Amino acid sequence: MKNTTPKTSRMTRQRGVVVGVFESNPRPLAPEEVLNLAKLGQPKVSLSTVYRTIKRLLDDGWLKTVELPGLSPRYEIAGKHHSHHHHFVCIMCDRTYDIEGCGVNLRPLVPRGFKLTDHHLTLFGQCGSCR
Amino acid sequence: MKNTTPKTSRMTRQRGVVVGVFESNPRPLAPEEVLNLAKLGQPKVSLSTVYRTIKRLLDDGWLKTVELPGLSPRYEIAGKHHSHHHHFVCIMCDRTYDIEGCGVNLRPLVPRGFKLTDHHLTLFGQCGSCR
DNA sequence: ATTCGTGCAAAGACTTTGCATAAAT
DNA sequence: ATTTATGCAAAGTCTTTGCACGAAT
Repeated sequence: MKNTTPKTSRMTRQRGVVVGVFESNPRPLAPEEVLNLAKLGQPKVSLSTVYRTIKRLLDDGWLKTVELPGLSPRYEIAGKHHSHHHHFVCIMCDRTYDIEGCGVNLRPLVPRGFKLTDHHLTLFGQCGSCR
Repeated sequence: MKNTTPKTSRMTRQRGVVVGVFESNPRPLAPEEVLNLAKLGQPKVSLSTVYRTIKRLLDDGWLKTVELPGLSPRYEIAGKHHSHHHHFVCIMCDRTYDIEGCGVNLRPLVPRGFKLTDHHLTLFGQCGSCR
C-alpha cells in the first residue's frame, strides 16, 4: 500500500500506514500480514506499532477481531462488515475470507439446560487462487 | 482422579495419570485442566509431562485436538467421539462440551471457485451448571 | 514546551526441549 | 545394563510493555 496522504496530516505517521493497509485489503489480516503490507509503503514500520495500532483501532471500534480455531487472530474493518458473518480459511495459502450469510439452525444442537448466546463457524478448504 | 493401577504396571507412572484424567472426564480438556486433575492423584506431576504426554497420545491417535476460536486448544479421547461433532464453550466457566450432530448446510455459503473440505462450529453460551 | 507516536529491547504468557536423574524392563 | 519417562530450567513463539527519542501541535 502506498502512502498518498499529505506530509502534514497525522496520516503520514505509521499509524496511517496501518489504517491504509486495512482500507486497501478486503480480507481479515493477521499482524504479520499487516506488517508486511505496511512495509511496502513504509519500510521501517515495526511490529510493535502494528500491534499497538491494531489494539487502538479495536478500542476505537474501527477494527474487530476475527477468532479462528487453531489460528492466531485476524482483524478486519468493523464497519465494512455486516453484523453477522463467518469465515473461510484457505488451507493452502492460509488466507482468510469473509463468508456472506449464515443459514444454520443451531437450536437443535444446544443441550438441554444450556443457553446459546453466540456461535462461530469457520469453513476450511481451498480458495479460488489455490485450486 | 485416583490412581488405582498396580505399582508394577507402566500405568503407575505419570503418563498413566494423564491417561486416567482423560478417561474419567467426558469433556475436552486444556493442558492446565489436565495438570490440575492429574495432581489430585499424583501431586508432583509437572506441566512438561502433561504436554509431552498429550503430544504422544495425539501421535498414537488416542487423543485428538479440539481447536476453538480465541481459546487455546483442548484435547479429547479420539475413539470416544464420533466422526464429526462440534463444541459448546461456556462463557462463564470456560469449560468445553461436545455437541451431538451437525445439521448445517454449508454448500450455499461457499464462494464460487472455492472448495470446501472441512468446517468448525463452536457454540458459545452458558452451560447447565452456570445458568 | 508539551503531548503523542515509534522503534528497540526487555518482559510476559504459553508451549517445547535439553539434560541429568529416576523408573521400568 | 539398557531403555524410557520425568522434573527442572532454559529456549521458542507470539504478543505486550517500558523507555528514550522523534514528531506533531
